[in-house]
Amino acid sequence: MDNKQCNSSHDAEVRKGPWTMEEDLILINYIANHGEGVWNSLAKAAGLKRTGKSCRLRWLNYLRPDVRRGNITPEEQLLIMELHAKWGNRWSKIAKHLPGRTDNEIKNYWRTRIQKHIRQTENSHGQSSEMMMDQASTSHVSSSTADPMETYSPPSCYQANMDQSMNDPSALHLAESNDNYWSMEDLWSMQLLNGD
DNA sequence: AATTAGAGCAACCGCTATCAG
DNA sequence: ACTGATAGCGGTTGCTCTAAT
Repeated sequence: MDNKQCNSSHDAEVRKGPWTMEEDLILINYIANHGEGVWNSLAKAAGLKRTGKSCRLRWLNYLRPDVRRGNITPEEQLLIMELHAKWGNRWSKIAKHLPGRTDNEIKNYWRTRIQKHIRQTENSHGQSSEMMMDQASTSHVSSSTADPMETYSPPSCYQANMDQSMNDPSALHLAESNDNYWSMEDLWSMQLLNGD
């Protein structure tokens, strides 16, 4: 098959790394016909040389028909901030309140965008918001003492940015770099065409 | 035009919780 | 009650793309 798995004899059967379009189609087709099940046996039954874990992750984070990607709205951002202040890094819990969003996406979003904003604010203000960050991220939350939003409010520059983006969503440089993979519509239409 | 640095994101890893036998 | 298998979660890594120099 391909290069990256042909070395050791015993994991020769297990593929790792990015999923190919073919694999995606196989998984979509299989689940469309048989439904989700025990992931390990699903992987085998579908003929995928992937672990059940990998199949599950791929399905949940990318292939599910109801999954939404990119374009996190200002409302969603706010919600993420609020819930994160409340619950800390309980990504799956937070994701449950954002229909169509996955824990992985929210987690990545938080780490890349929001943490960056916080860090920038910290630098520009010379404040030790790192402590605040730590509290927010490790906090399950020290909510005992105060309202979480009190101890952790979005940095002002971030809020300004959000206000701005409320009026002009394009002001948010939200990644629309979805071009490097095939669209879900593509996959699902192909699935429907191929589906048996 | 080539190189480097940084950002963004998909996927893997390791751990814990839950369930079935 | 115990044990093994599986699912789920959060953290981390590594690849790719883009912007800056």
